[in-house]
Amino acid sequence: MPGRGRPRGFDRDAALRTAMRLFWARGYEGVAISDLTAEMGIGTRSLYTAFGSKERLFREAVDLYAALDDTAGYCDLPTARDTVERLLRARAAAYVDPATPPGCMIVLAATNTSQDNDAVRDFLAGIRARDRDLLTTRLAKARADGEVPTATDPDTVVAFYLSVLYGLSMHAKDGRSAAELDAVVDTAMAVWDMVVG
Amino acid sequence: MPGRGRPRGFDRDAALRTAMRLFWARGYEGVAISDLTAEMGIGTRSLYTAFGSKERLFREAVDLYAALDDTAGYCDLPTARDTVERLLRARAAAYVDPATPPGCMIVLAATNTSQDNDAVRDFLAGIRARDRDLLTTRLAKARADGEVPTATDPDTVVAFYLSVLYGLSMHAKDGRSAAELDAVVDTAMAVWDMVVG
DNA sequence: TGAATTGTGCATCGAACGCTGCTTAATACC
DNA sequence: GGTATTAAGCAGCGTTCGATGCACAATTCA
Repeated sequence: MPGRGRPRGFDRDAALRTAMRLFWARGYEGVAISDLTAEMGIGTRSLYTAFGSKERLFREAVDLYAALDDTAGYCDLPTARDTVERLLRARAAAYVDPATPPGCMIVLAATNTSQDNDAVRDFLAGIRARDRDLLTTRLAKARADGEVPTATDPDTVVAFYLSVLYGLSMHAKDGRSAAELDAVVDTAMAVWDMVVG
Repeated sequence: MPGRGRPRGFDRDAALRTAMRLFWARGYEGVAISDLTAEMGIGTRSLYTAFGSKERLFREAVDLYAALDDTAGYCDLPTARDTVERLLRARAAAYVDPATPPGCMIVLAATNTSQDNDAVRDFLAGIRARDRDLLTTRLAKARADGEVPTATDPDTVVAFYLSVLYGLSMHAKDGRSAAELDAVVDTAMAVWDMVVG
């Protein structure tokens, strides 16, 4: 249902997916407006009319990315172990999916920014912090449920598994294979009992 | 011993350390020449006379960084376990050292670059690959020595511990404490026997 | 002392950056 | 049909990017 004025001459969702792919591959500052318009096949003016600014487009692209594989969903699984294992396996598979850029956009797209773009860096850091909190809460619940020992420190367990997860992004970026990432996840999950114990 | 012409009016080593600190904190593209000259307290022309170009300055800064904590040194320790543990503990401590920027320069300083700077990205990736090879060779030696089972896959062990190490950089960048990073290393080392077995 | 050599300050280069004013085109509402 | 509203094309904004030409300063060597 188009609005009142002249209808948009391009597919906004497709353009947003293109932006997500570019930002995912090159990071926020690694992608220029000219790169975006070239890949989208639209003019500068259309991009700004549709998305407002580079930063707002990036935030929309990140929101789309985050919605592809929401962390909160994994927290509903019956055990914390399931949550962590499913999360790691799904993400590892996504990181090396040849249909999308390697690694995690939220981890990699704004690790090194100029001071002008600290807000963008903090935006991604905020998402990481939120996901971290979700997992910590899930681990605390597991402890309350008796799934893991009362001596378990949720913060440490989460920090350990997030380290592995973050590291997988770098491995993917460095071109490691799906088999290698799976082996890392296998290893990480094989030691679960010892980590939580 | 100065050369023939006019002597340099600033401390080249100090300027290089300043560049290292800036690139470490902000990444290659996150630091502008104007940032460098401002922090170094020199003019643009002096920077270019002394270092050639931004990329050559960056490479020198990375070489300096790498020399601070050389991976090869850890490989001479008596066991592969020592190698990995010392590496993780030393790096974790360095990543959260308040005297230097958080995280690892080689991991973080060029994760997202524009296409123009792929050479810089590949330069850091090459260092990561070299360190990875050193560790894999060390693990293979440990297997030959009987330190770890013959069934051990050096690639998998190295991939696992490098994942943890890479992840520590992101944790440091996100402001986690030394205690939290230490706890991750404690966990990672506590499961060594299971990982190699 | 004069020549050769090297570093510095100044001014600026061309290119790319993110972004926008203005005009025209295309639609919905009345 | 007339008007309001939104989108697209064109041209260009001011700024910053990395990098440099040139004149001058400061040193060594003959």
